[in-house]
Amino acid sequence: MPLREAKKAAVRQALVAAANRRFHRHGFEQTTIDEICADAGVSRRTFFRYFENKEALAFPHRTERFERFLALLDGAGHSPNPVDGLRAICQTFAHEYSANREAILAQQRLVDSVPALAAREHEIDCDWETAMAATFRRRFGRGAAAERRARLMAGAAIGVIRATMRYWYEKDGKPDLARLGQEALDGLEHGFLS
Amino acid sequence: MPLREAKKAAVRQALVAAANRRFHRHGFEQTTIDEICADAGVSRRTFFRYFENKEALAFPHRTERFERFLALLDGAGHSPNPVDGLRAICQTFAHEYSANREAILAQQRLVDSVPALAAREHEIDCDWETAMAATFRRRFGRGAAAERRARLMAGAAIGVIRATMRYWYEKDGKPDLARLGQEALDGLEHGFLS
DNA sequence: TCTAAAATGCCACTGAGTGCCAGTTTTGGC
DNA sequence: GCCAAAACTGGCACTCAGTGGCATTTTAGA
Repeated sequence: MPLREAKKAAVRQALVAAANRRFHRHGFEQTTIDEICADAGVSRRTFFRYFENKEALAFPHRTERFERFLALLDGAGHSPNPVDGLRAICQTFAHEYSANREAILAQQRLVDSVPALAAREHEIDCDWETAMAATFRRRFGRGAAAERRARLMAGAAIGVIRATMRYWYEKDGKPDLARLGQEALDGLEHGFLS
Repeated sequence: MPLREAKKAAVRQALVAAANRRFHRHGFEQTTIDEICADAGVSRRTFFRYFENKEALAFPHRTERFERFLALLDGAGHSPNPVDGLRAICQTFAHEYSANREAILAQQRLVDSVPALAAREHEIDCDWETAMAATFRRRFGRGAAAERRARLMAGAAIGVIRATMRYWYEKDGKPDLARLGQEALDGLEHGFLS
């Protein structure tokens, strides 16, 4: 890795680490960007060249996870039933989340306690929903009806995923996330009343 | 109406009106709270006694609509199939939205152009989802499985409703919103693939 | 009419986020 | 190794959202 790139990665990492320490110790709003900068040995002005805003610090894996999701979506394109693809992706992420349970729960407690962070999380959900809709559309073919069906399904999918995650968080990550995910997708596939 | 109450309503109305003018003319971020206050003839400090923040100005009907939704949810509690209740509620709101098409579209264009407003809209969706989940839970009975089913269904419901609204907005409010809503609920009831 | 409560205005303050520019560090060609 | 261009950084001054405190005005009700 070229020197310049390595330094940038180090600064980024230092900022995230400093932020996490302070966020978890004193809370998000109580932590000031100036303090984080001081800890990381960087100027305020520089901070805003690494992160759009304070909230972005709480989702350091945002783009990385999303790109992985895109790749999985792309790769899962063989079955005619798009839910099959989702089931596989669901397994993958369920394992990752279960493996990093403590870290994920801590992050989520933070997010849930700060409306501004919940808002950012929703932005992420929107990205995922849009990506799913695009994939489904490719399966469903042309036409306004197919387009609408793809979007409805993506909306419902992100809805049940969110609900499932919330449930899992609430139960302190004890339930089997992979199983919860499969049940959620059952509802998506066959409806919640039939 | 007592004088004090009437004055408060007038101030509130003046603030919303001034804000709407400026928001639509110059945009949300370009409009300063000071300007809105000046237009409405009120001090900055007073503004914050009427609205939590600048964003709240963009959703003046938030609590009123939500309370109406709660009442409808409560009233639609006879059929064993909770989707039937949703269908009725959907009709009601579809008619209201179609009747105020222009105003609603203008408001939505504003919301869509400002991330901070999209975030507030999501807060509203969360309120609605929670309310639906509570209603469904009453239908589905006790037990962790019923609880989970209620939440999944509420998540999916808000997901398809959001997707439907986005579609309708995108088509400039031309499609028959009531029909779109029924189709969305069909998917919710019977699944998107069976 | 008089008083307690409610509503308002004003001031000073913190903290997020931005524009600008000058100084430093890294890179790539020689 | 040297040098110029490009990238990165720091510091400063600024705008604006949002808050706390307190003095002043307005309303409600006896």
